[in-house]
This record gives sequence, structure tokens and C-alpha cells, in this order.
Amino acid sequence: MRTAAVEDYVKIIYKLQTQTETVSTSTLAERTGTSAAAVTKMLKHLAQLNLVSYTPYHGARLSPMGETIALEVIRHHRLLELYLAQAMGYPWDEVDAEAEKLEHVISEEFEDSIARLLGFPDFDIHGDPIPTRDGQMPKTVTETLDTQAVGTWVVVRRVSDADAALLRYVGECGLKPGVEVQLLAREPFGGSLTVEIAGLERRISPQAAQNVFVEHSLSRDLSESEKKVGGILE
Amino acid sequence: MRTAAVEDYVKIIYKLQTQTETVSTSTLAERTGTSAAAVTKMLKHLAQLNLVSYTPYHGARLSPMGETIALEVIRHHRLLELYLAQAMGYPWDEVDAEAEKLEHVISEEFEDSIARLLGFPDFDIHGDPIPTRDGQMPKTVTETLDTQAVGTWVVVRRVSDADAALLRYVGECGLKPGVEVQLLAREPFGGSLTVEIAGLERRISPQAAQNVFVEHSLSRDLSESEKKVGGILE
DNA sequence: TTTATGATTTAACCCCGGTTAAATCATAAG
DNA sequence: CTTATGATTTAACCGGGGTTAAATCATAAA
Repeated sequence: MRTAAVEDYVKIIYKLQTQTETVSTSTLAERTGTSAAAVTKMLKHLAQLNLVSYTPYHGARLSPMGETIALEVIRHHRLLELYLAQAMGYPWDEVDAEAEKLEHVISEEFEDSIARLLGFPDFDIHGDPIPTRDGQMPKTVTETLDTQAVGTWVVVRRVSDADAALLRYVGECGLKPGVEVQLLAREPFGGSLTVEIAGLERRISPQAAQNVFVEHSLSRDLSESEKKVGGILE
Repeated sequence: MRTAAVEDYVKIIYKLQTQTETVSTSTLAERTGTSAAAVTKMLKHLAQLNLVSYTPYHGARLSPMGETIALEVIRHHRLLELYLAQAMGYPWDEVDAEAEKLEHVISEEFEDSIARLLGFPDFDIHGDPIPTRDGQMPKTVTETLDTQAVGTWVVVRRVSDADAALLRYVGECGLKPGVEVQLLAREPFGGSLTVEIAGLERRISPQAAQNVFVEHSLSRDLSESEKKVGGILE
């Protein structure tokens, strides 16, 4: 039976197994907010449903069927997040909680409706990729703002939605997907970063910058390097 | 604990207790699609939660607390129905099923958002009254189309949403809230009715007409009677 | 007033998703 | 190679919402 609990476990396992080869009971317990015993029981249940391959004492991984379900749930979640923000005016640090509940009850028709209304988007409000209906996950960037060299121009592509408070802070800084930023300075020994956003200088905590994923700005960065190249050649 | 099941029972009891003084186990079993035994157990549970006054073998009625919850759930349901139809283009015979699932999970903030986006409406897409946030139920009409005298002009105010197929049929006939209709003829012995809708003659089954709630048309009906009065006076 | 019948409740059971406490396993350290 | 320790599983339990079958109640009819 595909209950909300089953969908939640599968979704969480999907996200965790990108980092670790096999997902352990304890990390699952921590992420679901339940006991290790509950997780063990659920993993057996998921294995029974052929959603997971589970080796006792050695963790679990999603089966192809489990992965399909995970992607469906994530698609629901991210479409909902974008819809709540775009169409209903939710602040971007509140959409996650609401989508968390809605994702398990909306119909395929509802999903199609909001996808259509949003123009079949590839990324949600935080820049997270929205799986397509046939289970393809759009590519996204993995570089973070805090590791950039001083002087580079970047475009914000994604902001981690793990922490709502951090999300609010980063949003107030103006670091939203699509925004162009130049790293101006880096305080030594893990101090704050100075960036230029929309013509303004801004000081950003390195922890926040770690959660901002960026891509090198084609327009801005090229013109910057052209300047340098030009300078050398002259 | 206010679970989806509790909310559903309370909502159904609310609707049933407008007709019968006390709601019986068997009617609840029929409406919830469960066994009488399950209903008995749930009624005890609801009594425990102070949502219902329950006398074994003699049925139940909502307590003031139960009524409050029922109205909140119905408000959720009807706002959702209108939103699905209005903002998302759902056909009016499909909104009920989707709202049935969503009504238990949306937050108060979500409710406020759609209420605002819809302009704080008093009636849903079928003409059913939407309880206000403080628990007031807007007044609605109780006269049905099939009992009208031949010749009268009426405005459709509400259509029963009990049966989706009937709803589709009635909608195809053009009998939607706000539409003005004149009853032209009535076939004897429960035969079909002939009505004028938007300048067109239409034949309607009496069973369908029983589910269409109307109000006498102020504009049209007055001018009709004026004509007659004028004729007599001349 | 008794009795038959249908409505209702009780009893025993099921699954789901959780809990705590005890047992067991994997593994790093001695 | 043994052992200590932390991770994991097992066992027994709980509440929520359902089931079927048996017992009990309410009531209309004889």
C-alpha cells in the first residue's frame, strides 16, 4: 500500500543515497524523526513492497520501482512549492512545510494542472530540479558561492531549502536563483564574504554561502576575463 | 486527535443532522462506506473527544465543538472546490473528489490565501454556502426547480453535488448558479420538464430538476406579472 | 404480553506506524 | 584474537481505523 509514510521514506532515501552508497537505519531515523526500531520495521516493509533492497545491518537502497515513486513524490513537492510561491504568494521559506502535506494527496490531474499553469517549469522556487513526468531529473549545479575565487561573477542557481531560517536570511540578502553576484572579498579563517548584489555590497556568512549554489556568469565573467586578456595583450 | 477520519465523520454528521433529529449508526455506515461496527467504535471515540453526544442505540448529535470543526472542514472543502474550478480550470463535477482529500491537509494560511484570491466568496461553485471563518453559514434557498408553477421565471442558486454524473448532466443543460430559467411546461405523471435557458428550449428530467435549487427571479418574474396585470386592467 | 426482526453493539481479529527495552551484530581497539 | 562499544534488530506493546461473527437491544406485530 502506497501510504504517505511509505512515500516519505522513499523520498528521504532517494535524497540520502546520492551522498552515501547505502542508507543506514540511523540516518533514516534522524531524518524521519522516529526511532531506529521504527525504521527497521519500515525498511522490511519497503523491501516487501519491492521498493527497496535491504540488507539487515547494512542499510538500504531504492529499487527501480522505489526510485520511480521517489521521483513522483519529489515532482509533486517541487511543483507545489513553485505554485504556492508563484500563484499564491507564499514566502519561499514557508512553501516546503505546506508542500510536505499536500504532496501525498494531490491527483495526477492536479499535478498536470499546476505544471501547465506554471509553464512546465524545470526548477522550483529554490532552484531545485523538478523531475519530469517520465522520471528525468534536470541537471543542476553543485558549486557553492563560498568556494569561488575572489573577483568572479556568478549566477545563483539554487539555494538549499534544508533550513527555513537560513532560507529567509539568504532571501533577504537577495541571493535568489537568477541573481548575478560578484565575490568581492573573503575574510581569512572562515570569516564572512563580501559580495556585490544588484550594485550593492553585502556581507554574507560563509555558512550561508555554503548553501548557495552558483554557476559562472557567462555574460559578466566573460567580459571580466576579456578585460584582463585585453590588458595583458596591450 | 483530529485525524482525517474524525473530520470526515464530523462533517457527515453535520450534514445529516439537518434532516434527522439524531444521526443513526446505519446511515453513518452507509455514508462513510464502512461497517456499522466501525461507526459504533468511532462514535464512542468522538464522544470521548467531546465532539458528539452519543446515546447507545439512539444515535448521535454534534456538540458545539463538533459543530465548529464540521464548519471548518466544510469551509475548507467549499473554498477548495471553488478554487479548483475558478483558478485551476477543473470541471465542476470533479472538484468534489479532489477537495475531499485536500480539505484535511491544508493550513489556515492556505485557506486564507485562496479565500483572498477568490474575493472572500459566500458560495462555492455549486452554490453551496461557504461558512465564514467564525462559523456563520450563509443563507441559501431550498425551493427546487421541479416544484415551480409553469410560467415562472427563476434564478438557479444551487445544484446538489451529491452525484457527479447528475452534476455533469445538469451542467451540460446550462443549469448553473446565476442562470435565469423559465419553466415552460410540465409533462404529467412525472414526465420531463420543458424550460427556457438562454433563449433555448430544453427538456429536463424531473429527477435532475429536483436537484436544482432556485429562487424567484426578481427582474424577469416581475415584468411577466406586470404584463398580465396590465392586460387585465386594459 | 410475548415474540420476531432488524438495528446496534461487543468481541476478536487485522494492518499500519509508532514506542521502549532487551538482545544481537559489526567493528575498531587493545 | 578477544573484547568493548555503538549500531541495529527483535520483542512486546499501543492507538487508530478498519473487518466479520456473535450477542444484545428496540420495537412493531401477533
